[in-house]
Amino acid sequence: MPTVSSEELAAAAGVNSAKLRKDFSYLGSYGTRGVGYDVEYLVYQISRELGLTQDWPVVIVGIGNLGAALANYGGFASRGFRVAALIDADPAMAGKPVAGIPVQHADELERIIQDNGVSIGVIATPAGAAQAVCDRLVGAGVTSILNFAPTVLTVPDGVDVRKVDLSIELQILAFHEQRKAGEEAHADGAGPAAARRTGTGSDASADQGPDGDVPAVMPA
Amino acid sequence: MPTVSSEELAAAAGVNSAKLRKDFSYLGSYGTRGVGYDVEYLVYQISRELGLTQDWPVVIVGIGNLGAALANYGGFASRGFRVAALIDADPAMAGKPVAGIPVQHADELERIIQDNGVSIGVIATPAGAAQAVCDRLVGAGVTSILNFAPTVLTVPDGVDVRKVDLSIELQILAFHEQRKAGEEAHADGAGPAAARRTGTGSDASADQGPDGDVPAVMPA
DNA sequence: ACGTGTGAACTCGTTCACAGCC
DNA sequence: GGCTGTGAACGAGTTCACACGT
Repeated sequence: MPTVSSEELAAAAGVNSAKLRKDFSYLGSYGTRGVGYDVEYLVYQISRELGLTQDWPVVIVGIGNLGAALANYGGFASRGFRVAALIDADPAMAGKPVAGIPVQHADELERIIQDNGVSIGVIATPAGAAQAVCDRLVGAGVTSILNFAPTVLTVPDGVDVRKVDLSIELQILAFHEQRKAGEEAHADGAGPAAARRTGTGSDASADQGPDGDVPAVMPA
Repeated sequence: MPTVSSEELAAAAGVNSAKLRKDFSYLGSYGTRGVGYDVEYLVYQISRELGLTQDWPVVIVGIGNLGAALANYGGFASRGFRVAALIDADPAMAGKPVAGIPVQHADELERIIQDNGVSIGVIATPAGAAQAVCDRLVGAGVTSILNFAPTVLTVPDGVDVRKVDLSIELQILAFHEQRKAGEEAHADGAGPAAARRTGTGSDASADQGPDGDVPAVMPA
């Protein structure tokens, strides 16, 4: 299929076709009226706009379970990310290969960042070490930080931080789960295990993902 | 400090005080006019509404690096989650303790779910195994699934799925990073390492987190 | 006097609907 | 005829502003 219409894409993505067209229009006029969008060209343009065609060297600091999991994660390469280095404070880790990349000691942090022109750092250390690591990353020139440690980081202006809290997604599921259970039996003491499988609770939103559908506070 | 005003809370959270009051009002009228909100009472009411006061037994399937990282993650207990069991398909893992909990073989999955009244399952398996695990979890009575595998899962109505893609957060950082770099030098060939530290790029949004600020497509 | 709770005004993103081009 | 691109209509969610309770 060399070409695709906004209607088809919208159906596949589960959104309105007008919204899709309007969004695409911000990138420029890449469609052809009466025909649709050229798939290859469209993919390229979106990839470019999103930064997928660039090579982003990334360092991961803190090679515990989570750091190792990230180093092994396959999805990075296809999105333009390259794990430039793994860094850990434990001297015993130094030289040990994880996911085929040798772990380097934290002393080398500044040199590694500068040698590789790294602008994105991932923090997977314990909470206590996160701010210090963050400060060193920023000092060495990193301007974007992905933080897995359960701490809010303080950074100077111009540096982006995104915090990933693995338990927040669970929280959201539990919130919905609670609503499912409390649909009829509003007895407050009933544990979540009590009323499982509440028929066909047709949950309108079928999208899987962190955006949308976040449980702000809802009417009782 | 036994009591707090919406103004103080709003300042701390970085939001508008009216929005905060309106949100709270959906839970009921827990404030006192002329005084503010009783901190302890407010915390309890919000905790209850969010499901933090309940005990949510959770199983983690797939005890690789990521599964182990999740099992070790400290933030669960304080939010009402209890890791009821760790499950892996590898017989060699069976009985091995991870984070103090012995890993059980996948054969036991249905029994474990039912014995513990588990309604939330976490999938940290390779992509290839995810759908099969998901089907078994759902068959055993699980109605909420947190999926770390890079696959979109198909589930029956009434089951919630949330997909966590660890590379998407990096993607978002890279997107912003690209905009920082391209602010003046619009030369397309210039790598991301070229123009680091673009002065004081006053990034208005200071919030760290997956909600808000997601890069939909923006005007060129 | 102070701060909540909430109708009313407003803002911004989505959806409609159609003119314009292939 | 079909489908894009986009101004105009719409609506959800946020902010304003003030009446009311303490």
